Amino acid sequence: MTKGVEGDWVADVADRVAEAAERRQIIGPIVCASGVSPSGPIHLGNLRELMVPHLVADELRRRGLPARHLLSWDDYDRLRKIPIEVPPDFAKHIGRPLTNVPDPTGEYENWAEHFKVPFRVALQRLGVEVEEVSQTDAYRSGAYRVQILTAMQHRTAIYDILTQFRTKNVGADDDDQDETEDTGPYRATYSPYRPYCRACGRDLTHVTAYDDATTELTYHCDCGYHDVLRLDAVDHGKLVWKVDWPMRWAFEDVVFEAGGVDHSSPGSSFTVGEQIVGKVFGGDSPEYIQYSFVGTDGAAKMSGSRGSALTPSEALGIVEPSALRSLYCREPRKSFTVAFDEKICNLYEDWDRLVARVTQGTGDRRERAVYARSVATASAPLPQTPRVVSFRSLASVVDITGGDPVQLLRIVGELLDDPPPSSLDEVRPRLDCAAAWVNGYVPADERTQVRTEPDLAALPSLYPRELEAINLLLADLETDWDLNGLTNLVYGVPKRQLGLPVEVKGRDPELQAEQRAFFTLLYHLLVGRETGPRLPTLLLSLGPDRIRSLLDPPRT
RNA sequence: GCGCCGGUAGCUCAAUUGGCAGAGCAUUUGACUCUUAAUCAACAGGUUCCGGGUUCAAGUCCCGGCCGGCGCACCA
Repeated sequence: MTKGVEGDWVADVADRVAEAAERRQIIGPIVCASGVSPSGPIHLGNLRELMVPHLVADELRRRGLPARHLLSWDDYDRLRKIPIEVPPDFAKHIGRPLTNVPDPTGEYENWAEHFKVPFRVALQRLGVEVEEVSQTDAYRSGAYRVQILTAMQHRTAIYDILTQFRTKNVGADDDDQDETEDTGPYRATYSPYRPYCRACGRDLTHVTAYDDATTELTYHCDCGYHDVLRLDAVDHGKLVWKVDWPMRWAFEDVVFEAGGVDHSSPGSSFTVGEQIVGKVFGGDSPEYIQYSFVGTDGAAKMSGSRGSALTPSEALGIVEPSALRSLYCREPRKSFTVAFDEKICNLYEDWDRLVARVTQGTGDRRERAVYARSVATASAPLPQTPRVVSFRSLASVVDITGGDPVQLLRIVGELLDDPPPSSLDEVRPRLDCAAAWVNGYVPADERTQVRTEPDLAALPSLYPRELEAINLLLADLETDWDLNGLTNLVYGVPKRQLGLPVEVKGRDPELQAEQRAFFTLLYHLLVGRETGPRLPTLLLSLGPDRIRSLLDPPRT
C-alpha cells in the first residue's frame, strides 16, 4: 500500500473510511459522495461540500485504495424561488424540476445547467475529479424505481421515523410518547414520493391514495388536474429529500459523505436518514462529518439565492488554485472566510509563508499536510506561479501601470532577485489574479488614476519656483532612466533649488518641506491627488512621453 | 427546546496525538534622502471567559456555568 499524507483531519477521516469499507466488505472503489442543488449560483460554501469528500477520496487514492467521488446534482428538485434579476414571469416555473426550467439568459439548455457549467470549470481547475450523476436522469430513467416502491411500502414506518424527531406539533397534540400510535390525519395519507403533475409539470401535487397491490398512486394538483400513476411503470416524481438522501446511500453504497450543519442537527436530514437507510432500504449510513459555512469577509454564511454569493470561479479569478485548496484543508467544523477585500493580501502572505516553511523543511506535520494536499492531488500536480512576487506588490504595480505589459515586466524584474524574468508568464497566474483583483474589487477611490489629460486649470497658474522645479525634473528625466536614477532625480530637484549639493543626506527641515511640496505638486499634476505611489516607481511606469504630456503639454 | 462552532496580546487569529502560548497588524524604539497598506531591525505586550475535575503535565480531555455566532424542529 502506498503511503498517504499524515498529520491532519483528512488522514484521520480516511482511516475511518477505510475501516468502514473493510467492515462493510465493500468490493471495488470506495464511494465518497457530494450533493449539490444547482438552483442558484454555487458558492464557496457549496464548494466545501465538494472539497471535504474530495480530500478524503484523494487521501484514499494516495494510499493506493481505489475511490470514486460522486457528485449528485439535485437538479430534479423543484425551482423554489426566483432571484430578483430574473424576469417575473419565471414565477410560472416555480414547482418544476430545475432541468425543466429554461435558462433565463438563454445561454444553456436549462436553469440547472446555467449554474453547473462554471462550477465544473472551477472544480477542474482545483484538481477535483468527480463523477457526475444527474438526479433528473436517474429518476426519469427509472433507476430508482425499486427504491421508490420500497419507500412506498414502508411509508408508514417512514412517517413514524420522521415523527419521532418532530418537536413541533402538527397533527394531534399528544405528548411525545406514543408516536407509533399516531393516528393523525397526516399518517394515513403520508407519501414519501411526490409526483410532478403530468399536466402542468409542477409539484403542487397532493397524494390522496396509494394501492400497494397495484402500485397505483392517486394525486390531484393545485392546477386542477387529477391523475393516477402506476409507480411500477411510470417515472414522474421523486422521493422527498429526507428519504431521497438515505436511498442514495444504499443505492450507491456510499461510504463517506459530508454535510453542512443544517443537515446535521437532530431531526434534520442526516439523523433521520441514518434510521431510514437501515429500516427501509437495508443499507448502511456513511461515515459522516459535518462542516461549517464558508463566508466572504465577515459574513458567516452566504445564501445561494442571493446575488451577493461569491462562487469558486470568482474566487479563482483572484486566488491561485493551490492557495484556495489550502483554505479548504482547514478543520471542516470551523468556519472561515475567503477574502475578496484587501485582506486577500494576508491570505497570500499566509500561503507564501506556508510554502516557504515547508519547502525549507521547517514546517510542522500539519503544515506539511496542508501543503501536500494543496499543491497536488494523487493524480497530478496543480499549476503554480513559477516565480513568487508578493501579491501586495503585484497589485500595486498593476494599479499604477494600468496593466501595461512593458512596464510590468520591467518593474517585476526589479522586484525579483537574480535572473530577470524573460516573460510575464513567469509570474502568472498570480499576476492575472492581482490584475483581476485590482480591476474588480478595489474601490475606485482607493486606486491610482493617472490623469488622462493635463491639469490645464493648474498648469498656467504655477508659481515660478514650481515651474522651475518641473523644468529641472524634465531636463534630466531620461539621464538615468531607472529606479535609482529617478529616485536621485526627484529628491535632487529640491536640493538644487535650495543650492545644496545633490549628495547631501541628513534631515534639513527646510529641505524636507521643499521635497514634500514638490512631491505634492507632482501628485496633483499626475494623479490628481495629494499622495500616491512612490514617485520613482510611478514615473518609471508612466514613461517619459506620458510624463511630459502631463507636466509640459504643448502650448497652443 | 435540541445540536454544532467560538471565547487566547489593544485588533485579527495560530497552537499536531495533552509537552516551555505563537504570528500578523497596531503601539514603542532605532535605521532608510521617504509620501502610498511595496522597507529593515529591536523592545514590549498574557490569570488562554468563569468554576470544579483527571494528569508528572491542560489553551487542548471531563463536568457545570456565562457570553457570542450559526443551524434544526415532518422545507427541499
